[in-house]
Amino acid sequence: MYSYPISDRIHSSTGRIIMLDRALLRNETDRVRLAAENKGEPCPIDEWLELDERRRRLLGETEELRRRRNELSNEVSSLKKDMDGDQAKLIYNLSRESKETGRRLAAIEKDLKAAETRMSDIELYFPNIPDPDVPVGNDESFNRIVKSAGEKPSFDFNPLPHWELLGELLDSEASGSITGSNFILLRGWAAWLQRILISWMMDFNSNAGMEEVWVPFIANRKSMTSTGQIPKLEYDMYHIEKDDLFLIPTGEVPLTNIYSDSILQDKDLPIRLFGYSPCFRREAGSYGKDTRGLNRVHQFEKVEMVRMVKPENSEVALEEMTAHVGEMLELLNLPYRVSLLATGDLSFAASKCYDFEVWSAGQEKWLEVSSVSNFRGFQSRRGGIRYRPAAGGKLQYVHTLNGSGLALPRLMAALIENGQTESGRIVLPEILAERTGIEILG
RNA sequence: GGAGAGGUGGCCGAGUUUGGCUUAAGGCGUACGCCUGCUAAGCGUAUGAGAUUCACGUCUCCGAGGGUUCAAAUCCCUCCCUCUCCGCCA
Repeated sequence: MYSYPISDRIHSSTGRIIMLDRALLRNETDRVRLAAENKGEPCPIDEWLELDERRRRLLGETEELRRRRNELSNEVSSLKKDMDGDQAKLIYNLSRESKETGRRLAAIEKDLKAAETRMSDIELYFPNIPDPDVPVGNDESFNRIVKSAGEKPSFDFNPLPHWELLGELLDSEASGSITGSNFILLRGWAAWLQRILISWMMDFNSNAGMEEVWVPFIANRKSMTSTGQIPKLEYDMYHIEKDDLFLIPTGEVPLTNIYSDSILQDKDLPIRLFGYSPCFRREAGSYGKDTRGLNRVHQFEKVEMVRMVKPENSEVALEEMTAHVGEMLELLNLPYRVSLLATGDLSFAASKCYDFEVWSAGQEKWLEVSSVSNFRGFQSRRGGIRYRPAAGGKLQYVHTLNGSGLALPRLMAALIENGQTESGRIVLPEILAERTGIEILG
């Protein structure tokens, strides 16, 4: 038996936060169980089923008592209207029964509430269900490479890793004394290159018709729960205890939560957003692995894209976003490959995800620079993001997607390593050279 | 940080003084229909969400939580958020 902490500080103005459809939990228990198993997540379905039954029983009882109490109150009300003296006793008796009903009600409601709270807490721990075409496997070795593009550069000298090429422009002594290890401080042309890249990516996304958004870089507990960082990744985030706020680990959090607890109109969809943000990750437990240079750091810069679409359109949207990211990498002239993540590598909230890795010639390594995911109704359920279908009928949860376009430090690493000359200077890709009028750095 | 004003359905907005036909008025929007030889306008009808139930139905929801009461959008307490002004400050 696992223990699932009580999340008493989470509220939703549209009701309790729920995750998978309750009907799904009830009726397709095996599917839910299998999904969790394939993702390597615990699955508290048995306890949930018990609570569900208990809740429904208690709910029936409270409703009957409430109905009776309403009835009694209405009788009192109508008697009082033309009171003639004889009725005082009658009113007294009705009041007594009503009061007694209230007492019984309170007792049952207490149990009901306990069951509901526990249920909602547990529901936060069910991972999203992978799409049927996601490879089943418990780690990244089961990922399937679905695309490779571009040529790895060849050199007639021994190419260096980016940290050697950057030299003192990557001033870890300074960032270390300002903050601590694995934070970046860039100087000179390295800082310049980062700024140019952000600005180019922003323009590229803007020209693709997305709406540009500038977001807060700190988010509250409820937002973090909606997008799925809490509860699983709570301790991978930087937390501001005094205000119970978190530094965002990805721009996905603010961008997706823009529409929390909203009802969108059919004509508003699809919503296509992008925005810049720094991303903060504690990376607890990852020391010693890939930590040199820009490969793994606690704060990195990213331009993030978020889409909200009708459920029937999310699969196409995922492919479109994937193509868009590929286009960016091609324009930057970076060799890349795309992997369809296996169940065990798929994040808690995602139902399907493509990872983009670029080739970094100095380290001779593939570096992940983007991750494009479909969350289907997982985040919109948690966050309460619905829309009214034009055809009428019940409100529907939108499907949410997001993708990096793109994440910076590793992109920088690859550009620097792939563009290096024997003398240690850096040739910029054409698209950036045209934009800035600068062809070579260093 | 201080003072004030607020938070009601997809949106706007009445209701809070005086608790009870509030089953939340009215408007906008939306859908359908009528009328108009196009459009606009006009007229009519419908239209909150959620839970539960085979169904009829029942119950819940007026920022969140608690309290008073036979009965709470309405009274009391705590908290959250938004706006305006002041203070501080990049």
